[in-house]
Formats: sequence, C-alpha cells, structure tokens
Amino acid sequence: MGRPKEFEPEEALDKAMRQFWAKGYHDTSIRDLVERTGVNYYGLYGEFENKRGLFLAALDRYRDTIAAELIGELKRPGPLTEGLRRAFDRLLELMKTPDGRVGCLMCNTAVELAPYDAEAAAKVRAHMKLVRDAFRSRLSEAQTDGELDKEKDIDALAEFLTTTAYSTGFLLRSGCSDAYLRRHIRTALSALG
Amino acid sequence: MGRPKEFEPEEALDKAMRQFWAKGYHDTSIRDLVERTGVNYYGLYGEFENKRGLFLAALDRYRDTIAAELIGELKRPGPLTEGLRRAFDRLLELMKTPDGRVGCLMCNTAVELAPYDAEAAAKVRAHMKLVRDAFRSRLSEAQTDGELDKEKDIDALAEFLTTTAYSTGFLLRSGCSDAYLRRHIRTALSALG
DNA sequence: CTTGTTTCATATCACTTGCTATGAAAAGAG
DNA sequence: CTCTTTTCATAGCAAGTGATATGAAACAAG
Repeated sequence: MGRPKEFEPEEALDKAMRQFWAKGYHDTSIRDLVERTGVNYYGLYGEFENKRGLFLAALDRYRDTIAAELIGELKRPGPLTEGLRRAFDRLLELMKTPDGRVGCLMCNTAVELAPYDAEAAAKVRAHMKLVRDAFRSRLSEAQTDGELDKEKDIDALAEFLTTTAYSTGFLLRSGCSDAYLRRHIRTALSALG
Repeated sequence: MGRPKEFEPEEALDKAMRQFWAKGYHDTSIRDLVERTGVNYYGLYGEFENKRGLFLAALDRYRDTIAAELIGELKRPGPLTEGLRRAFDRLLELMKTPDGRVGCLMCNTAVELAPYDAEAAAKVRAHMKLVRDAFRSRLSEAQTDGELDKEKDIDALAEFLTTTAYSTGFLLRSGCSDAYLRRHIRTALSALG
C-alpha cells in the first residue's frame, strides 16, 4: 500500500547514466539528475544511497546495455575481419547519442575518477576485462577456423583491440572526425596481419 | 615600484598545471590552487583572468614543457624502432609524477572538457597535431633512409602512433600495470611492419 | 620621514553543492 | 469515511564554489 511510485527505476537509471555519460561525475549535479530523470530527491535517494551510489549503478547499467550490445555484435557469425569491422562500426554508433559525441562512459570514468575512487576504478577494469575476453574468444575462434595465424598472440591482440576501442572513445569526445577515426581503426586492424 | 611579488609566475603556473593534471578542472578549486602554488588570490587573478584562464595557460605550459620533452626525444638520432621505443619509454616516465599515475593532461582534458569548451578542445587538437607532425617527420626520415617501406602511409601511421601515445595516458590513469602498457605499445608498434 | 603604488593576507559576497526535513497528496486497510 | 503508509513537491541546511573587497605590509620616489 501507500502512494505508488511515479517512475520506472530502470528507466530513471538509464536517464541518469546518460547524464553522467555526457557530462561526467563532477559536472553533473543532483538537480541535473532530478531534472533529467523526472524523479525527485526522495525517489533517487530511496533507490540509490547517494550521488556516488547512483553513479556506480549507472556504470553497471552501462555494462549491461551498451557494452553488452558491442559484445553481442562480436558474437554474431561471419568472417573475423568482417565481424571486427562491424563491431567497430557499431561502437562508433553507440558513442554518438542525442547528447552528442559523448564517447565511452568507462573511458571517461577511467580518466575522471579512477585514480581517486577505487570502486569506480574496479568497475572500469572489470569492463575492460569483459571486452577483452570477448575479443579474445572471437580471435581464438578464428584461430581454430584457420582464419587467423595460430602463431599470433591472441592475448596481446585482444588487449590491443580493447585499447583501440577505448581510444575511439576519447578521440570522438575530443571532436575528431569520423574519417579520422575510421582511418585509425583500419590502421589498428592491420596489426592483425 | 610598489611591493614586490613573492612568487615566480612560471613556477606558479607549473604548480597549477600539475594540480590540474592530477585532479582535472572541475575537481580543482581556486583554494586548491592557492594552497599548491603558494600564490594568493590577488596574484593568481592578476596573472590570469580567472580559473579557466589559468587552466588554458596550464595547457600551453604542458605543450611547451611535457610535450616538448617527448618531441625532443623523437628528434634524437638513431634507428627508427629504437627511437620510437625510447620515446614511448620516456612517455611512460612523464606520465608518472609525484602526484601518481596522472596520465596525459591533454587526454584528460579531451575527455573532461572538449565537448563543452571550444577553446580547450582547440588546444587539445593543436597538441595532437604537434605530436602527429613529430611522428610523421620521424617516419618520413626513416623512409628516405630506407628504414621504412616507402609504400607505407606515414600519415595514417603518424596518426596511429599519436593515438597510441594518448591511449597510454588513460590506461595508466585507469591503473593498468606497466607490463600491460608495454605489451600494448609493443603490439601497436608491430603495425609498422 | 611622508607619499604613492603594488602586493599580501583575509574577510566577504552571491551562488551552487550534496543532502535532509517537512507537509501535502495518493493509495490500501478497516 | 478514518487511519496508516508511502511517495511527491518543495523548502531548507551547512559546506564549498568562483570571484571580489578591504586593510595592512612592503617597497621606491621625492
């Protein structure tokens, strides 16, 4: 019983995530979040402990939605090079939102908070591992299919592709053109040999 | 005449730069800057217009000191691969300061401010161009010396090396180990073929 | 010395911050 | 209906923000 909630928690969290994604942690105020989510202070603080708790929850949601989208793209069947190209294309799409060229929330958080927030840093690192493992699985699969030279160090390549993906985040955020980014990705993929 | 200044402007700017480098723009207050530089409000606002003016000046100083150091390393004589390896080694050193693993101020600024401060974004882009041109010159030199295949697209490679350098910035800041970073750099350099 | 100028140290301003308290509103239980 | 519970809307708080004002201190000129 009691008065019913006038918001959907998941939906509110998604909107908060997008606010943090666009503006970062320090430049986003509680009032910004109230305005953007349409949820009042009582609702936000009831659902999450405080501003930082909401931010950490936003990082989790980013992993479960945006990162999951990218990883799903990697798992689709098809030739390796085609799959990688498609994944990076999807990545570029994901990093352009109605808020602008916001880049990658995890990359942004790594830069803004990682040195001063161990919990946020851990989530960033976990996200990196998630993406890295997805790349690694795809590379391993390609090796067994004979698409990729078995002598290649797929651990190193998976790390490299992950960093390449992250770097597109800050390149986009710093205003680089799509042409610039695509050229960068093409050069990076040439490291696969 | 009048009472003499009790601080060295360049020295104060250097300390301010290091504060912004470590903590970013939004998480650095004027009081932090007063404490770190040892210069009082009057001095800071006399030398620079306001907080943002001081920050933009700090970006210029970063270009003239830290970036200049890296570019200087690239210009030293020697084989290409050795020179690049030395430059990236120097880069890793430069990104570790008494404040910790602070990464690259330009990369940090790209993420934190570029979408919302055109002037800061322009300085970041100018810095990227500076580093890219340095890489390009070195690659071009290597081509005329026969060290590098003349068929290689040195514009694309210079862009790629620049992004690789930048990415070490946020990798370090996100807490990745030196081993991880060195492996990433090694893989990236393999793209030179 | 006095006077004028510049800087230093600090108090202060209006505003924003994260967070909390308070009373009205909206539901179900009896 | 009344009573209880939960949420909503808003006012309010102490602390911190960027920026400025004020008076004392430190020099040079006359």
